[in-house]
Amino acid sequence: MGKARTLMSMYKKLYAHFGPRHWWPAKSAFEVMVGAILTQNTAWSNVEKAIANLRREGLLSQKKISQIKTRKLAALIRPSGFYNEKAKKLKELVRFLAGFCGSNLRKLRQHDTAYLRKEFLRVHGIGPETADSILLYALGKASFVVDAYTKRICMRHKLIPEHATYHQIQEFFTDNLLKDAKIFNEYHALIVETGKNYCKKNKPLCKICPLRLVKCGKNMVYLNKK
DNA sequence: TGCCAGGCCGGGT
DNA sequence: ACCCGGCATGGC
Repeated sequence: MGKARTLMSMYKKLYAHFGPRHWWPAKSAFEVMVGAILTQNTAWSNVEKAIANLRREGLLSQKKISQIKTRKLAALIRPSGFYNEKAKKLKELVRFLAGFCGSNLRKLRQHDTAYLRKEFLRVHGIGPETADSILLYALGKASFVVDAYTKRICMRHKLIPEHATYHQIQEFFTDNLLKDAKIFNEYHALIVETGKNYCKKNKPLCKICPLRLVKCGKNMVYLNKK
């Protein structure tokens, strides 16, 4: 089967199983950006606690984040882990937004996707996945998000080479799917749902995965095994 | 009780 | 261009 058909087949099976995910779980574009940074190598349940703290204190805005002391910010986002690093990253994010678009996200949205991505990548704390998450889920741009689940699921199903880079995996999807933000949005959300339930690190749960995405036989690949 | 979670950075080859 | 240690909490 061609790669495009494989990817659409996967998508349809996942969608049929899980239904629409309604991503990203946030109440504003800025909250998406905050969540994208806080969830770096961190369980979302921990991010929720951190965001709840910020909301409770009325600090979930660009202006408030820019005004608050890094020290205090770190204390509030403590549950999300790496809190000292992430506090700096949130500060860098709002500093970038202020300088780049006067903190106006509607204006930010008007720029070309590739240009925006390059600019976001210059910000300390924003790497490929975070940049794509922001582009897709905060700004509605058709930028496919590749995360650990995406890589693991694709590798276990032998859809990509073992040492595929972020860029290669992203290309695999974008070259074989309609370049549509709605599809990219739903697809990544479905992959995360699949990963959380059936494709965890060092756990060969694939065989009990009810989705039967593609053949997943005896040659199980374990990722990131130390 | 150790392993894992929706990465990224900086310094080293 | 890779490779690796560091960053840290909370759930199972």
